[in-house]
Amino acid sequence: MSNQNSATIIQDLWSVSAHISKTLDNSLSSIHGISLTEYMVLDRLLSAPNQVMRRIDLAESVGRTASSITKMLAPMQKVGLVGKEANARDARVSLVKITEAGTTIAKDAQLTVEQRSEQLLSRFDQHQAIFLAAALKTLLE
Amino acid sequence: MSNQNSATIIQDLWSVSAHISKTLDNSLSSIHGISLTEYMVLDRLLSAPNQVMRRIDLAESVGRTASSITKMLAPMQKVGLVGKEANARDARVSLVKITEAGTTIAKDAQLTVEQRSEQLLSRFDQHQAIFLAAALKTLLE
DNA sequence: TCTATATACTTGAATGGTAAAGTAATTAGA
DNA sequence: TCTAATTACTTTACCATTCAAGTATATAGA
Repeated sequence: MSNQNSATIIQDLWSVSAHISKTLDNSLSSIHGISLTEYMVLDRLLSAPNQVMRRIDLAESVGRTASSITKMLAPMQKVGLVGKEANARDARVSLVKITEAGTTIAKDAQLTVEQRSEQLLSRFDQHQAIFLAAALKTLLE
Repeated sequence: MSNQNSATIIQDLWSVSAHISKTLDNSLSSIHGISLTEYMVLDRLLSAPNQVMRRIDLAESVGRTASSITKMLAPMQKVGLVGKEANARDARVSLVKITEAGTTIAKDAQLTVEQRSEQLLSRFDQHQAIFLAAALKTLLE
């Protein structure tokens, strides 16, 4: 594999991802009134045990800093998508819990993300999709 | 292909790309003192006919707005990586030309991008790389 | 030729992110 | 049991980017 090819693949990967982010962000904000990052937060909370997570784990999980999570959670809490809970054993941690309203929005948003994702991948057949999925998993290890 | 899988693939694509951006940006800024976006600008200019481009085409090419290009080009010009030229036929356009200093840095930076890209893709064999390249091209159409 | 519209760019306000420093609570070690 | 180091979080100052509005030039059509 030549140098040139590697750089081109990486470049294309980046372009594809930029396009995807824009597409999803537009859909989510126009349909559900949440940003892509907010969606990711809600999505993680939905699948967390008891629908509760520490802010730090949330940050790690969506690829942001703790600082970023602190800031974005404030308005989400104000609007009632998430709530705050204390941890009995460790007074430093502030647990984030998704609310009922948040759950409803998150589940609806999951549907549109799934639809958009299918559209984005619609050019692939089953076999190609499986290969792509495997390739991405490899890159994530 | 199930809904779940599509959303997961898209999610992984995004994660991979975020990791790549961070890796490249770190290398470029520590080794060459330029950001990833600045690199992209210089890279496009290198391969442009006569090493000159209109700001609008530059923006389109690196996936940013014209406004963003205006702002990021100011310091690059101050530092002497790029220069400004007028277009004889159209007084609205302001052409961007890469300087000699810019060319040197850009070519060096290309080498490190190629190295890092190879590292990032090192888990793949020739066949897998070709498949991935093709898959990405498909998604870009 | 005049006028309307489109194009290329710049500017200013707002957004969303980071890094670094600060605070409070926890844990580990002499 | 003190003390030092670590962890979880917040705050501040900053940076990159966008959108919307503004300016200047070019083009198209009556």
